Amino acid sequence: MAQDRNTEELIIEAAKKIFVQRGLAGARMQDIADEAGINKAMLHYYYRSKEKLFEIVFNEALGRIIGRLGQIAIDGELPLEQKIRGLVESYIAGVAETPYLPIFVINEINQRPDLLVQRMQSLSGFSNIMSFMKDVIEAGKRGEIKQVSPIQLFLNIVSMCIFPFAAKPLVQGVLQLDNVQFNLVIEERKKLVADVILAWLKP
Amino acid sequence: MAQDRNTEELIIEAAKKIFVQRGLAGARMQDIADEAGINKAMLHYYYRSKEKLFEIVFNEALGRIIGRLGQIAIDGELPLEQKIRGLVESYIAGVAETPYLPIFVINEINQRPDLLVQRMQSLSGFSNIMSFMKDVIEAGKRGEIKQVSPIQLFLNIVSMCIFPFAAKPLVQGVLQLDNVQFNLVIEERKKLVADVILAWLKP
DNA sequence: CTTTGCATTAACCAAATGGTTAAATCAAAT
DNA sequence: ATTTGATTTAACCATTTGGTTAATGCAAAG
Repeated sequence: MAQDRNTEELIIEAAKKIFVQRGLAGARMQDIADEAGINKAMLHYYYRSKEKLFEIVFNEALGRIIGRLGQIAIDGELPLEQKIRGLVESYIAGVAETPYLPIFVINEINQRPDLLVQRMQSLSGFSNIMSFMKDVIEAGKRGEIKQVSPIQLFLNIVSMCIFPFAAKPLVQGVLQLDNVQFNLVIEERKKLVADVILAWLKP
Repeated sequence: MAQDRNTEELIIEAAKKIFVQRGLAGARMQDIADEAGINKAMLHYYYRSKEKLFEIVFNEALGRIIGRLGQIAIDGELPLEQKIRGLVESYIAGVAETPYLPIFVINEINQRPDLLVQRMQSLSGFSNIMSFMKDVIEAGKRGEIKQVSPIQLFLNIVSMCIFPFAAKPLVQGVLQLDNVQFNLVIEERKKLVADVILAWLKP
């Protein structure tokens, strides 16, 4: 079950699956080895410790979540409305590809905030977010949109995009939605979330 | 350090703190015992197993989160706008009292969705949520608000109220907010989130 | 064919962990 | 004072878990 592909990659793939599913504390090295179809000792041969392996998986996940946030300011030329519509749609679509990443990242950061602090500066999306906020302030001054706190705008967008995934089982339980219905709701949100934000921003 | 108060309560208090902080997999019985200032064996004397103790803590936390959601439909006489303003304010205030509960509950449900299914029916807030949804549909038909999916309305409110807490360290890291600034942002949201929702609902 | 160096495995280890037990302590009733 | 029942403790146990090691497999270079 393990011969074909590169062993290192096999391990990372397996580690991703197990860590994201169970978290650092809940993940077992044996389970990762089983998932990869190899011996447990191989994990330590290629990646020294559970911690090291976890850091690789976590940092990639964090980059994926925050990196996506960076998309918030691309397409600098478009009017803010188009920018927001495009952002929401692509962000929801992006998160939907790996719906369990947000809760994994959020939870691990919650237990060890230092995981974030280390990587903050080096993450690409960061400066884009700042320039987006400046855009919002400028547009507000020009009267194109209502004057709002860019931080709150940012929080509102991210909340409505990510939370339904982070709380997916809770949402499905409370609202009695099967997977098909849940996906329909998500699909509808790609437009709807932007509608909500833009209605609020109307001057 | 343990004599004064009821031992059972001391244990529950300690278990709450440790479980909410580290999750089921990350919590150690010894840590709970230390936190309560008692012997580890006492945990098993009063509550048979880690699982049993966890269930008590988790169910109370779940009730607190979902129970609050039930507030969504109280004050049945008020107009929908007042209802929503009151709901958002009290919900954010409620979550702010125990900001780490959402991520705890969400994360544990994520790893064991059965935890939710068991308790769903018996949770009080549930029927209130349903009746709130009917109210929304009625108000939409009467033209008091725009006709929107009550599920989406519900998701939007809950997302904007809960997510900032669930992702608190991530939010603080990305937006460079210290605790004081974070609390100010939250305070501002008690009104702002309702503004966003009501702007969207305007017919 | 032999050597060399990486890859892989099985067996093993020490520490941690959830749980148990038998003895001791304590408070109230007799 | 003694008995009785619940409470508390220290020592112990079996299993799990992250990690190590020594031996083996194996493919390419000599």
